[in-house]
Amino acid sequence: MAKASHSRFDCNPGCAVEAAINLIDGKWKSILMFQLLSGTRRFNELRRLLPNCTPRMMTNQLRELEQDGLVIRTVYAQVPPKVEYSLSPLGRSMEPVLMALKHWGDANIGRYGKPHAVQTCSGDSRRDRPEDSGRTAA
Amino acid sequence: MAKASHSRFDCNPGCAVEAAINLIDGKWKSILMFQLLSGTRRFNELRRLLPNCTPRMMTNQLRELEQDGLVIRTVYAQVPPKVEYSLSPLGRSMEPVLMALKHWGDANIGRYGKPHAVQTCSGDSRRDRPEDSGRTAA
DNA sequence: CCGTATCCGATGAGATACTG
DNA sequence: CAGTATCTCATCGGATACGG
Repeated sequence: MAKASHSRFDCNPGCAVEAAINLIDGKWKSILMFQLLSGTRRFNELRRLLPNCTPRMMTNQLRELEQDGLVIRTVYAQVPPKVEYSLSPLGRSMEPVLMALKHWGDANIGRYGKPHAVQTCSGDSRRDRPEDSGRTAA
Repeated sequence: MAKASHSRFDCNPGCAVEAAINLIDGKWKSILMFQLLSGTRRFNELRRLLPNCTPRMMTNQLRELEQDGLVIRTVYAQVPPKVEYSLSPLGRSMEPVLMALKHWGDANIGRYGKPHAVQTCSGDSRRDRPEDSGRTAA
């Protein structure tokens, strides 16, 4: 029974919404997942993609996503270390949500202003990272 | 594979996602908006719909949504007071996002367990509420 | 390269009581 | 009915430094 009913819910109608949003609630989770939609990423790749996210938060958010079964962490026991993050099937099933968010943002950014707390861009003008270490693709 | 194969973005691909999620980020915002999808609600109606949300938080979240232009607050200068909340057109444009969340939740609740922090239902068993507010018409 | 540990300030969010 | 006020604790999240 995929859908209980369009009018009937086990508890509150907002229940499912809450459960879903709780998973991507967190300062970086949705962005992380969005980035992972396009493929597997390494830790430092993600860091470059989200310049404002400290390693601590990066690890934190990634681990929670992993615990929630949305992200898969693959560790290669090698030197130098290599860790890859990718979306699990469950994580990928979030794609409609993520794309809906993306689509909404694309359609509305800059059109309505950002009244109270909407800062755009994961990497703002806080600090510029001219260059980071080269690519050590294994 | 290319990092940005979707189309072009102002800054980071996650930018739009971030902007969007920032608006519904907050413990109750998405649920509130979801409830408002089905129509205008009064303050205490919403309270009944989200039993776990204290009046303080309710006001807080509602006000932020209002400031962000997603929700419209209508005050009737009457006795007893009457205040109605409804979605603005902008708020309603969030419908795809909210429905995507809802749909995901419906499809996945109870199927994968809730590893670390997923509590379902706005009204959980945090505090025993012996008195179930049935249909107590005001 | 991929993280961890620690410190610490900012904010979130619950309880409770009061008001026009 | 529809909120406010205050107090407090918990958590989030940033900075920085270090480790395998």
